[in-house]
Amino acid sequence: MAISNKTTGIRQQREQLPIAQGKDAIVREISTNDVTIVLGETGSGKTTQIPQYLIESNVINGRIAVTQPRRVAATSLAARVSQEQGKPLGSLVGYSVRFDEKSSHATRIKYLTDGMLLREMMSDPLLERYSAVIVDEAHERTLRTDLVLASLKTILKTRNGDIAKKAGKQVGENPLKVVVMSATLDAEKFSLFFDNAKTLYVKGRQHPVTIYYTTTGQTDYLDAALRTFFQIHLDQPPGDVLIFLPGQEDIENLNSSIRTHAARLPIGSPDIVVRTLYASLPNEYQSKVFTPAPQGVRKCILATNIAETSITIPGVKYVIDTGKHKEKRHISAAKGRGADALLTVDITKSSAVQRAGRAGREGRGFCYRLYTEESFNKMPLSSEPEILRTDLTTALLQLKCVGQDMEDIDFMDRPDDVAFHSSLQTLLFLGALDRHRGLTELGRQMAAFPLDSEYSAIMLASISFRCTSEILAILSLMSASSPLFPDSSTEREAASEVRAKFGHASGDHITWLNVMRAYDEYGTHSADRRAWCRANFVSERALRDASDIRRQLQDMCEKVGIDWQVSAGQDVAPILQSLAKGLLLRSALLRPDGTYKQSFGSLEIRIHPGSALADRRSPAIVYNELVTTTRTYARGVSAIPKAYIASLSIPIDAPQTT
DNA sequence: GAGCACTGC
Repeated sequence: MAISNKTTGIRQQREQLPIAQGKDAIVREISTNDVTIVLGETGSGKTTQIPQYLIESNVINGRIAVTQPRRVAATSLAARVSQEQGKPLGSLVGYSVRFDEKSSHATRIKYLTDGMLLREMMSDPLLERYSAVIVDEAHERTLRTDLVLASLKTILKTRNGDIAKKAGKQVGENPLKVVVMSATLDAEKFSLFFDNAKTLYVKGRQHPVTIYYTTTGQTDYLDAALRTFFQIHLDQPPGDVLIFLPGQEDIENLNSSIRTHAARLPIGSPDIVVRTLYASLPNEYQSKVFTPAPQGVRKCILATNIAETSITIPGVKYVIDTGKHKEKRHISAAKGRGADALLTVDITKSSAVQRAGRAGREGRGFCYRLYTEESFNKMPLSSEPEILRTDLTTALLQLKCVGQDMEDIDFMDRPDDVAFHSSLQTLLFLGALDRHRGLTELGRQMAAFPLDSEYSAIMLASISFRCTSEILAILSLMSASSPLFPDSSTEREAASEVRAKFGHASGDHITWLNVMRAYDEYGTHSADRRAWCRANFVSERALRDASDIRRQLQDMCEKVGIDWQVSAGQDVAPILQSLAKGLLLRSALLRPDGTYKQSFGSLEIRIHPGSALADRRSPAIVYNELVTTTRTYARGVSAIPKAYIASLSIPIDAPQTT
């Protein structure tokens, strides 16, 4: 067959990428080293090209895994690379993300989320099905990226290093190549972690972006953003404007003030169309940001961090950066024992660079930073790695299952002993570990489910309480990425009135179950379901998400021989007993003044006013989470008999020093 | 009596 124009076009495009000039050097370095660090700016083509180079030059004869922090990245990269190879997606090039996989035995390059690679390690602890693992976007330092990096270091020792030699295996029998890819900030840390691994630099292709700073500090970033936007709009050439804001509330406020001001512009001024973008916005509204504005109209996009990495909007020439974002912070007590707060805080340098870069994707761009150059210089380089900020319980259990012990593992940044200890205590309490920190059979079963450890414990408890069907519905909603009852401040009273029919005296968990049951019975027609959700003030996204999760959990149950159809009927006691099994560390007891005190902690908490239990006094409760706003509130609350708490012996030791 | 940044299995 003659080479089509399309194929030659693609080849030309590949050859014109900045990385193409370095191809031979990259291939040579990777073939001679176990670990290679590639530092490449955005637009270099490293993620799409390097895997192809390794296959085309026969440096790698087996399979290559390329990890990504986000699902959309994994699927869209796979689509592009398989197109470049001129093969259908899922043959030579494939992907694997939760709920979706396109790969086959023929797949040589597989793009997958780092969470998916960790899952694969459960059945293949040395990742022997891969000859190379490429960890992309390593600079983001997500929890899962850090777990992958730490695991790879251990795996390398076994497959390539001393341990392989000692075992009498010929080194090189099935050696592993590791490539770590990162943006240019935080360079040598990866190299140091992998014993001074060779570092390659790849030029990017980004248009220049002019940065402007304010001369004085801004106290009101919304007002500053408003004024800056109209300055651009009235004085600067056409081009869309992207404004980074911390959250939905700011976005809505700025949206209305821009519209108000736009209406007062002199006749003859160009028109403005405002679009908003944040994760909890329904998809049909999110996709509106991609519609180009008509000729002569300027589009203004008000977005959260979602536009920093996850969603790329074409046509943006101007970026306004407020320098703020929201961050979940754990306050009071060890991780997982205290409360979380969502705070608006300053961004980091790498975040500021990333935001500015959004203006230079198609041509010369401009970034207006609503802070001084001095404050930029004072920003930390990048945010603290997630592994130092987050609860480690599930991560510890997963690593245990692949034969890696916390004590032996080398992390890029090692969490402190307090964090380890509280997670170990939780695992001990849930019965996943024994007193010698050994993995129990229960722990192994828990890790098999794609759920937080506490939720896995609930799931397994439901077998003996004979209510797995109900528990799967509840856990799926608890694991869904959006809340079932979104808080719409404008329709709060109407919403709570309509939702009351789902309410159950025992609390929120059974209330959610009632909603899921009603949704299940409603039918499968998507337009009907959407209307039903809207009429009942429940989140369709939460229910759709939960349905996907439940289906996955049902499949896993079938695989391991658990009958997920077992139902407790109308009896709620077994459901609450199962919940208590996993949530007892998140329980609290009523005090005479109507507030509650943690059973395993000292915080004074209140039931969140949006809860089904808000107006009741229950002697004992369990909750999903503690959030601190004006006060510390328990959300996702159910009343349990006080005896459940009293009767449990807690096998928790005092903290030990190691 | 109330305020949900962003990911992932």
